[in-house]
Amino acid sequence: MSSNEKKDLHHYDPFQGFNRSTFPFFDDNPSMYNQAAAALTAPTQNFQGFDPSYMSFTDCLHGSVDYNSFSRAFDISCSSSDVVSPIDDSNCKKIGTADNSVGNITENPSTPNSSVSSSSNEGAADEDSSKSKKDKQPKGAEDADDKSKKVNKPKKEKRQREPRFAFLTKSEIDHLEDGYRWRKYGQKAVKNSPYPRSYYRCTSQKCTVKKRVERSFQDPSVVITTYEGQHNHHIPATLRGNAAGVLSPSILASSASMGPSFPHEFLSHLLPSTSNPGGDTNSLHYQGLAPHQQQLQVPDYGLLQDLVSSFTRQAP
DNA sequence: CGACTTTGACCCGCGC
DNA sequence: GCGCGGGTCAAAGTCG
Repeated sequence: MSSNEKKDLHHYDPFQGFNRSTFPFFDDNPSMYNQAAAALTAPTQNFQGFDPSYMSFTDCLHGSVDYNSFSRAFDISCSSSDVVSPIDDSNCKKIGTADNSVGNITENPSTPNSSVSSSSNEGAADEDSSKSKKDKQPKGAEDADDKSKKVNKPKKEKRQREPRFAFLTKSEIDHLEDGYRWRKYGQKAVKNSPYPRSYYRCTSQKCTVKKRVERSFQDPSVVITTYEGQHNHHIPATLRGNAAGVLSPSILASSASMGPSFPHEFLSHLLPSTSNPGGDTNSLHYQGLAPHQQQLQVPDYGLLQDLVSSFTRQAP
């Protein structure tokens, strides 16, 4: 009965089958996704001998962590998120089709310095969007022209994407308040998922940051928010609610110019130590969040470990 | 009236 | 070359 199945999905009890409900999530990375999915259904297992109950997240990841660099690198808020995964879509998809393995989780190597990516990245994003707008304006009437215009693009250089970072958030609300203002510009049905994916763009002028929000079909209580790009402005002062108060000061204080940062920095920034100095590392609680957004749980350490080590390995 | 959402159509890249 | 899926656009609708 398909209707029943659907019903089940919507009435899914996230705590029924497992204890840990949040995991590193790699968009466009099937194997990682499967791993996470597997973890979702493999409740109390300890991965790779880690004992999640006793090992703190910080312990797990500790190393040279510069929190400032994180906040520099991500002018995004991570108020209600627990795990973040850098996603290099351009690499995963374009360079690495061959590369479906977990190993393709790479720190975006091109972003920081290559002129192609940094200048054309934002530029491309900007130009591209404005260009495509123009291209699209004359619909129908100038079909032929339209085509030639499209071919006319400066170069057929592959569209570069900003590095992406996915947050998994246990929340009933799809679009979580994160301090910035977003405008929804699209929604698509996701293949193999009953839940649609929504596309948002930062409403601030000249800010090209986008985010995608979707619900995990494995665990409908988990919202997957994928950020693309970095804000070049501060959080709007006039925000409804107290979203700004949710954010950690170091994040709020972050500046506008930055490049991607290593995931362990990112991860570390989200560790209980910043949000939950008390020490209960099994559940993350974020100040200022509504109760329904607070049900975050510690991600699977094994996966995280894998994650971090694969980054470390692949870092240039 | 401006800001925002909805939604169908379109574009593009990728795999077959 | 074709089909599919993800991503984006933009007109129309909604809301405050």
